[in-house]
Amino acid sequence: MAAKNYQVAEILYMVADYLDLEGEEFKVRAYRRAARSIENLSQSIEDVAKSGKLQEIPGVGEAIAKKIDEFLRTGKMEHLEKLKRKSPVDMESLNAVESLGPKKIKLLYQRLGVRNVEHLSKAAKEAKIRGLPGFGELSESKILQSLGNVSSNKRRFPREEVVPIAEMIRKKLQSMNVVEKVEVVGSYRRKKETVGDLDILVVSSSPSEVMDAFLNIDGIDHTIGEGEKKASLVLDNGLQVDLRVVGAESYGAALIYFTGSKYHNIRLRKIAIKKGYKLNEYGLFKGDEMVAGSTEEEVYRELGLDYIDPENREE
DNA sequence: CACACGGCCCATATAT
DNA sequence: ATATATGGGC
DNA sequence: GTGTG
Repeated sequence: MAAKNYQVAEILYMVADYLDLEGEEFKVRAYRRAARSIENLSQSIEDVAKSGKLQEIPGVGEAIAKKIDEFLRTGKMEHLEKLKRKSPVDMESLNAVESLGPKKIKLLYQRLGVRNVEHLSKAAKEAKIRGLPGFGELSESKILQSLGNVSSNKRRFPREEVVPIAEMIRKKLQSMNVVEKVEVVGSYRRKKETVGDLDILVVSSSPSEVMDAFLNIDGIDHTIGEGEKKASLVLDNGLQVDLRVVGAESYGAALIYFTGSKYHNIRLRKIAIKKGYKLNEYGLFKGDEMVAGSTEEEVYRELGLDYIDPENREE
């Protein structure tokens, strides 16, 4: 696999992050879309560039093609350098802090001059963050807590590495008598070589008990959030695990939704709209009436499609 | 050229 | 108590 | 910034 593809994607993601900081909206999506395409590219980006076919990659047009060329030739992208100069904020590490996104990073920079995690930590310890619009005491302590988690290096995990973990969680939840079904969804179910996190879908009439059990599995480093139907935590090895509880009538729709991919979902939704339906994680609806939802097969059939295996739902 | 650009949901915290 | 903003997910 | 109409 071409190592450069990953680098190019990374750098495009970075450009997107900086544009995000500037309040751009559509350029951000454009850059991320191009980055994604390149990640999923089966050929080496260098070969594509050599044959002058960069613009045939979905989401890559004249401007991005030029920038990719520049990066492949010189190892740099002036556009990114310029963005960095203009707004010297360490997006990469700040973005990795839980609960911080472009909007809040921007605010922290403008009001407190926060450029990196060191500044952030200092500001938090000096209690300068509470009181800023959108921040309170709780936000401040959450930031400090997140900074303390060295394990918050975001990386993707090889599938083999997470299989035993996924199985452990699946078994544990499945053994509960209030649990009807458990499935590990997301890119894990699509059998991708690496996964960014684990997504677990559970059918149960007693969500709170499931939440309880989930928040007490072995090897938890810290929890990110918990609600009635949804919880997220991070394991000791840094792997994030999300749990979602749904009712049996929505199981199929939720499976589809949480298995993804994102682009597959968009495609399905468009088909649904064209047929006068609305598709979401709860079911397929005609007006207020649910016409399908408890099984995946049912939803695909109602949309006029053959069943598609999870591995083939990339787009 | 002008225009749209996935669409819907949950969780959390703050603001009213 | 409810609305709004933001982050996050697919 | 890119892709469509």
